[in-house]
Amino acid sequence: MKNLKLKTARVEKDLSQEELAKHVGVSRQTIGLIELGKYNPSLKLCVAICKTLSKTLDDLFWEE
Amino acid sequence: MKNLKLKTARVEKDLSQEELAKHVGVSRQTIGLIELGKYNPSLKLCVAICKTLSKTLDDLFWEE
DNA sequence: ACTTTTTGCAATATATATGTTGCATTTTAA
DNA sequence: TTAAAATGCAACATATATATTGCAAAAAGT
Repeated sequence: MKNLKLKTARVEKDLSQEELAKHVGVSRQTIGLIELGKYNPSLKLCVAICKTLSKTLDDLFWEE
Repeated sequence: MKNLKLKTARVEKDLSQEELAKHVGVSRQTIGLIELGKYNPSLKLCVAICKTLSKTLDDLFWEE
């Protein structure tokens, strides 16, 4: 399933996938695939994304 | 760094590393290494552990 | 309309999470 | 204080997250 919460938080910060990717030290494709729900990212990467977007794990990666 | 919150939550539920591992479908070693802070687990595994232990991602995997 | 930026997709390569087995050590229980 | 259970550790094998490149399509800006 797509991660719409992540995409929304990224757009709220006015960042492109590529900019977010650079901030957290991964490739643009990795961010794109996480937003599309086609990847199972590592905890470290999730935390890095959260900190860049000023969110917590529950905010962006917890379902239900 | 060790994940003491995870270990504490597991012991609170009276589960051994092996029992938790079976519940979430990984090996005992994987659970042990996560508790020791020597692994960077996948988001899916983190969520499975949280649900088994009745916790959220922020409860067990968010620092500071 | 046209240009630029952003995003999706596919193929191949690499790093690392995870599995498996076996054994040593510590902890728990009798 | 001894046996059993739980945990740590190490080596090797496998699956998959992630990188890289290039191109196509869509979105945004002018």
